[in-house]
Amino acid sequence: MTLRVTNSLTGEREDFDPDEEPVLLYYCGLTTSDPAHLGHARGWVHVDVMHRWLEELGYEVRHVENFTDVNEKIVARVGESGDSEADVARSYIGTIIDDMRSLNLKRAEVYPRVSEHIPEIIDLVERLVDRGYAYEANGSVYFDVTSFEDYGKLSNQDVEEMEAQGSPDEQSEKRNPADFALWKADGVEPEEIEDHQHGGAAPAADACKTAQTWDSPWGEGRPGWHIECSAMSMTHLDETIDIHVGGQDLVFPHHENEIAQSEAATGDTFARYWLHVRLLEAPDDEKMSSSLGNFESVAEAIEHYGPNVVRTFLLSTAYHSPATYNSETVGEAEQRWDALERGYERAREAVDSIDARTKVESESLRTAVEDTRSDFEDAMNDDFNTRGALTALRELTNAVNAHLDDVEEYDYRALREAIETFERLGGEVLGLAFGDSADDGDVELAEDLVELVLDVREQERAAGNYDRADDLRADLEALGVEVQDTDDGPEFRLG
RNA sequence: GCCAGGGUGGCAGAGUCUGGCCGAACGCGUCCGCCUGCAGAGCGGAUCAUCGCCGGUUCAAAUCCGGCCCCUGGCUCCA
Repeated sequence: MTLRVTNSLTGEREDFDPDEEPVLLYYCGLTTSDPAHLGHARGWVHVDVMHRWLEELGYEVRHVENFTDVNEKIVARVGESGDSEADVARSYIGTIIDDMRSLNLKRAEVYPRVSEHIPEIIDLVERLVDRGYAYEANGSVYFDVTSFEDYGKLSNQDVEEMEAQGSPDEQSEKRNPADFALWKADGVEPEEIEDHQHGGAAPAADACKTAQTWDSPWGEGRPGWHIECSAMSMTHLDETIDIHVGGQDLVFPHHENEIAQSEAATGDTFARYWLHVRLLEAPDDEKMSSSLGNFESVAEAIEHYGPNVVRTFLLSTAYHSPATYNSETVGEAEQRWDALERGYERAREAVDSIDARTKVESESLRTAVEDTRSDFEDAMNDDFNTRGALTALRELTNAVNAHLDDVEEYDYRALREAIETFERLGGEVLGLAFGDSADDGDVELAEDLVELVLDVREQERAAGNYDRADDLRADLEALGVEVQDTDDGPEFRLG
């Protein structure tokens, strides 16, 4: 079975058939004007898993993800987290990269920045002017939408009916209301950023003085929003790439404009498959965060739930399907991850406890391992159905638990296969960190201390002092240590 | 208004492209039993779905066709 993906360009599920290797993948990254929130993480994690699955299928992947570090919204933050547009952008890029690391994202090959690609952008704009697709007006350059026949093919928009893009000043300079800016004359005006400013920001007029401008054939100015992705995609990948991914909110105008300017410039297809990640939704009746609308920042979410629960939550719905963020949906993800991890740990402990030469064979466990692998593969090949992939792993934990509970003697080989399946599919492909908790010194010390408390508790239990024992258990739980009494004595997990 | 995507059990959410294995998956919840000092975890079992509405095609429809209703997102900076 081959990989099939839903291509927004056609609206159809198509066989994925890259031109040649490596597979060229571009993800429209963030504007670095705010900390990343869970909605951004949804995009990241899904692209990450797409990347990982392509590699699992044997493809080599070249993955590029940009940072938009030149933007009015960044200028609006001057004074809050830096003294200039460039400062603010740099500081957010730093926190965003930290967030990506803590989410266990695989690194892209390149994280290009707009500010470092001005020459390429200017070249591209010149090319469009030369070819008659763009025109200059008062030091700005606009793309002439009517000159590109396919304009609107991604978003199914009708140029005639479209609302005008851009500021009133821009409107008067444009030939058609739907034309969009490739290059904008001069710097940033105070009124362009006032709406975006928070407390702590510098006065708009001062902030605007820090906005970067560059010399161009049309005079001092700044690149328009859309041109950057075309320029960076072509620079770091190729004029035609395989997969372009972004949030669904970018379909129009951003991606539509990218296609127009790129294909007008090269005369060739810009991206063969367009995949759009549906936006995470939050119910308005449930405030999850004070700072960022209804979403927690990535850092807060990781602090609360840990990276594995966050990933499990985001992968619990396919990238394409609606997903809601609230306490129930996250709670379900939490349980799902806990169950997977417990199943994995039980399998490991069982394997360690038995002789590798054991001849016991469990037909049901072996079948379950095989089913998990093929169900997982089918799900991922079906337009990256990560929900289905998670379900397949869950069925494996069910089979492991049943085997361990029902049988006197364990099937060593099947358990090893189960462990390998968790690690490869859950770990390598879904990016969940199985059995990762005990690899630093602090954790070891914590574990030793918990053992000590549990020894005391066992003594209290032996003496019949159950109230004391329960208090200790409750105290540990308050610290995030989950205690379970078993036939072999107490066991615990650090939360 | 226009564009896109949805409406499946108490919740959440696969399945719809490629009609029959769907008498509808996994999970959560609820109930019973095992285990247990208790709890949790786990195991065994049970409970819970006229698949938005109406009509059509078919031997057969959650799945295909037509009409209607409702929801979400986008159309302005946004992953």
